[in-house]
Amino acid sequence: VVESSRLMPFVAKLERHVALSEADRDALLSLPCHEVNVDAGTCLPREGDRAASCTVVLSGFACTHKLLADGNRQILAIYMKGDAVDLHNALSVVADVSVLALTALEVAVIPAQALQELLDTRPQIARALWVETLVDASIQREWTINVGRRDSRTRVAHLLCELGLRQEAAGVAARAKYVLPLTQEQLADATAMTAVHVNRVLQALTREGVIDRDKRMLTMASWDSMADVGQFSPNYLQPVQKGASAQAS
Amino acid sequence: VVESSRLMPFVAKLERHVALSEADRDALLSLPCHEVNVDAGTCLPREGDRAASCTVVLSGFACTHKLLADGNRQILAIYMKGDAVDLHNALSVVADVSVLALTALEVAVIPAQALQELLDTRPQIARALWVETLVDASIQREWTINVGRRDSRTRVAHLLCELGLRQEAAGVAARAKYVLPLTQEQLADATAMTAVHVNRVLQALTREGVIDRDKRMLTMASWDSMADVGQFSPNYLQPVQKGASAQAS
DNA sequence: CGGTCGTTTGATTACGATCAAACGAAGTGG
DNA sequence: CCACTTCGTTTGATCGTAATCAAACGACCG
Repeated sequence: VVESSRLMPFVAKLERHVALSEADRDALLSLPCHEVNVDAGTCLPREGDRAASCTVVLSGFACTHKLLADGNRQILAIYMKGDAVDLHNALSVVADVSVLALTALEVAVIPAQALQELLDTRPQIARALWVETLVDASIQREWTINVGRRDSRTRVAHLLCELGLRQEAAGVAARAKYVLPLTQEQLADATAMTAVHVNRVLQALTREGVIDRDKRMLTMASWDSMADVGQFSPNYLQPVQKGASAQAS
Repeated sequence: VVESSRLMPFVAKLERHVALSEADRDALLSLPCHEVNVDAGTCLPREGDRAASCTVVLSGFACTHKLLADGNRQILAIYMKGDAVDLHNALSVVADVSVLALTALEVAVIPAQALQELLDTRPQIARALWVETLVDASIQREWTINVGRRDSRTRVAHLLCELGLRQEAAGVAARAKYVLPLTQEQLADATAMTAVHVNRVLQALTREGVIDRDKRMLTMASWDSMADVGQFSPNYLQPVQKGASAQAS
């Protein structure tokens, strides 16, 4: 049994959605990988023609974003401990986005080929990774709804709820009290607003006592009231039905 | 060789992204399925505790959408010939969305379990289906950008470009001339606008000669000018790198 | 022939963007 | 240790895009 693997948080996250056999788990934990540190504000190198690899967050926060022709920027996803930022590389699928370290970041880099080899022999691992991309897709849908159909206040609150719940699930903070991994400008890029307006929304929420801010530390008066403001229902983060495909092979 | 299977368009789409062996292809084409017709404007039945199944569009157009508490609606994806609308069911993953027939619709319904059984024995099929969800995810990202960061004019034009290109790829129309499968109200729900404003944008585009409309028939003056207005670059629809995982097993 | 649905037109409103500038904290170099 | 820069946050004033409200119009259908 591989106990000390740096991939433990990643495998733990997979197992939240799909049951794995001992053998499958060990195969994942024994994957070759090397650790890399990235400074806050730095983009992860885009693989050109070099061998592709998959990147798993060990600590810190990252995001994917895209810069438009007119200079506008949209942050498309946020990643934290245990999240794979570029699982598509395992299938040679390209995502036309940049990966940015929001904070100081530790990542594990796995050669895509090593992952690919597991797919042929271990169908349950293939399922687990596929489910992972389905969860990401579910979150992406919710983001489309967020920027498309919610007003600024609800939008910001919704994102703050998601960040809280995901950090709690990842074991890095409590859902109702955590250090914001984004600047207000980055919050704006994630919610399709301007930094000025994000600031005003945060001030309004503070004034009304829904949240409390001390530097970057965010404390919600109560989770329920925050979820209410953000029209937040957590189903989309846990889209796996218990039973069925979750059997270990 | 199964030649007359109704799943042919679906398998053809899979093979646009991943190479399949004869055996894999036949296994897919021989999947048990039954055909269902759905009237325009009707929601596909949500599976409760019944056996889950996967739905493939044979003809017509469908979409997934979500209704918010305040009555607002967001269309999240549009499906056409060859598209699977609920591939997540193969892994017992739930998507908290409704599926709506935009036009009269023919679909093939495949028992999820039959698909699941293929995953264990045919890793290349698992890959192909996974890639399919990655393509959908790529489109979803683009939609987030569209509603988040583009102005109404660009937004509408971008959607019209996507619809054209995808219909051409699916072999149901030319990219620059097709029958709009959406009402203006539905276009509004897809682009996070109001029907009134969609109408004004369409009129403006018509006035400027970028598009021509006759009933629902849409004709672009030229694809390039339309792509220009919509800031449309088609990469996100074809995110698969040639080579690598595309080997037939 | 009324009835419904989708489209079109017009008038008004408002939410959030934009522009501009000041402020505080953290980091850097002289 | 103190100027000085930089980055993130905050405040204020104004503007503009698209929403909202309201109503008419055309096509299709029973």
